[in-house]
Amino acid sequence: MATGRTHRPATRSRGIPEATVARLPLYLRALTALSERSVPTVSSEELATAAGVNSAKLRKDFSYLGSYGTRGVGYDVEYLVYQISRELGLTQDWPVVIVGIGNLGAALANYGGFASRGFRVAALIDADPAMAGKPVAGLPVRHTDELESIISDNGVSIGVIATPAGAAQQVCDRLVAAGVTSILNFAPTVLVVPDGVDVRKVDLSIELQILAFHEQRKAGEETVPGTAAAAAGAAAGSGATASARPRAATGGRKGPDGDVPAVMPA
Amino acid sequence: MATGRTHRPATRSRGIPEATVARLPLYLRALTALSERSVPTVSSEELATAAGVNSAKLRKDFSYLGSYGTRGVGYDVEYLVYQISRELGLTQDWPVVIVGIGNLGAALANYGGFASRGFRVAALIDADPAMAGKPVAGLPVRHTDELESIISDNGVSIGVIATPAGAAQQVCDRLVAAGVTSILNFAPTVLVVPDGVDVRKVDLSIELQILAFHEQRKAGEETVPGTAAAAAGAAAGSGATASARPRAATGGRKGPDGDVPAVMPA
DNA sequence: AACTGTGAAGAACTTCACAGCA
DNA sequence: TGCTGTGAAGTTCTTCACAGTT
Repeated sequence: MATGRTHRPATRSRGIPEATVARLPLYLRALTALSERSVPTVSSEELATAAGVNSAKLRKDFSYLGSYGTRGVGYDVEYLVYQISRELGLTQDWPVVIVGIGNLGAALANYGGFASRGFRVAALIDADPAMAGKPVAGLPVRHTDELESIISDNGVSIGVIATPAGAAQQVCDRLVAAGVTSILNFAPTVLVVPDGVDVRKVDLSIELQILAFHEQRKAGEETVPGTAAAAAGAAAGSGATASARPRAATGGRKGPDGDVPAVMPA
Repeated sequence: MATGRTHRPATRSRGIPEATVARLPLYLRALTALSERSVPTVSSEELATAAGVNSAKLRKDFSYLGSYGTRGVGYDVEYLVYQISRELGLTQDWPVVIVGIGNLGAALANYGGFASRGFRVAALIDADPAMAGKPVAGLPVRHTDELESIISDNGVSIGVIATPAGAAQQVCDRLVAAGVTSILNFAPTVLVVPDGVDVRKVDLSIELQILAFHEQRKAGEETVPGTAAAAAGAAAGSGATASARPRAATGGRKGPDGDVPAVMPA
């Protein structure tokens, strides 16, 4: 029986596309904002704009969850917040440990979004004995020696790695051996994990490099803004640089099955 | 004219797929490690393993850059490092400003990977007058009032936003007006920018929520590890939990055109 | 009349499998 | 012989466009 809950509603269930799953948190955030403003319903168009996607995509995404809207009207904000939260598993509280309490680890520990969104920082762990006991974000830092007991005592299944690259794989191995099955990796390394363990990574330098790639392209195509501009037929309108028709922040993308390490000093 | 360089090699050039661009930094990192160990050549298989992707994908990716390998042998490490660096625009030095010097901003400022990878922190900017002049990572924090002059004086085209969500859009607008055309956003907000400006975002809570989604699925399918396990026919092997055949850290994925806000307290 | 839900078309990405070259 | 480079097939994701519902 496990932790009860979620015995699929019979209709709909299997396989929500990964791309859709990755957008659900965005919708949830936009919906939460609407909810706080006591907005009762939204159309796919409005919500899509707030989330920065297009409405067809949003409707398609929601169609994988079920038929939660009302034709001619839109979606009930509160109801959708609940359904998406449930789908994401946020109706329960996930204890999380953060390993590596340097600048970044401390920043993550202080991140206010945890509690409000279904996560709870169960412990902060660092290998430096000098850190032990020191309070960070209201929690005493615990030493790495205690890692295994902390994981099992708190039933932690999600771990965040914010250590230097060199320590990441070792920390990862210990987390996994202790029972963690989901890891968010901020260290700039490819982690090797057993089947059944999920890893996601966040990597500053990779993101910057992707931006640099596009930045270089821009420079190559426009030369100096004002000089021989608009060479290759790329930009649709006129001036491409500053202020012009605003557009929902699209940003680049990230390949599926993607692999991206993370922030953190070497 | 312009900044010289990159006048496409005639052959190959237009349109490297986004998914490929997103992986180039991974390859580059793996190659750099090999280079430091003075390894002269690698096969697609070896490099792919190091980068955590499969070799067919890697070869296809490289094929968009040109034919830089030698059949029967592999790729010359140094040569590939150069080619990828050039493609990513890392043979030049990009000045970057970081706005919002809280815990996260400081962590980013201290990130060692900057200098080594084609980026240089030109300035740290914060709205708090009390921070002004305080040294962080060896640089004095400058006040937001100076934002515009800092951007133009240093020819900055890439900005990093690490402010609270509430300030992000405003900071973004100022950066863009001052000439920044690429933004890395760590604030949990969808930024609206003019055409021609790229935005990428990094968001802790979104990553955690995606992990929670999969974690929930695991719980639902395996119940308690050891009890009525392997219900729905998902896992191929046997036990899915801890230690078992290691696999290159795949991690989840991220939708193209994706939109993901970022870390930072509310 | 307004807006959702979705089949179908299209685009992007991945994987296969093998021809071709060193 | 060994490994790259790449057409072609397969898969996933996105967008279109409209039937269906309130």
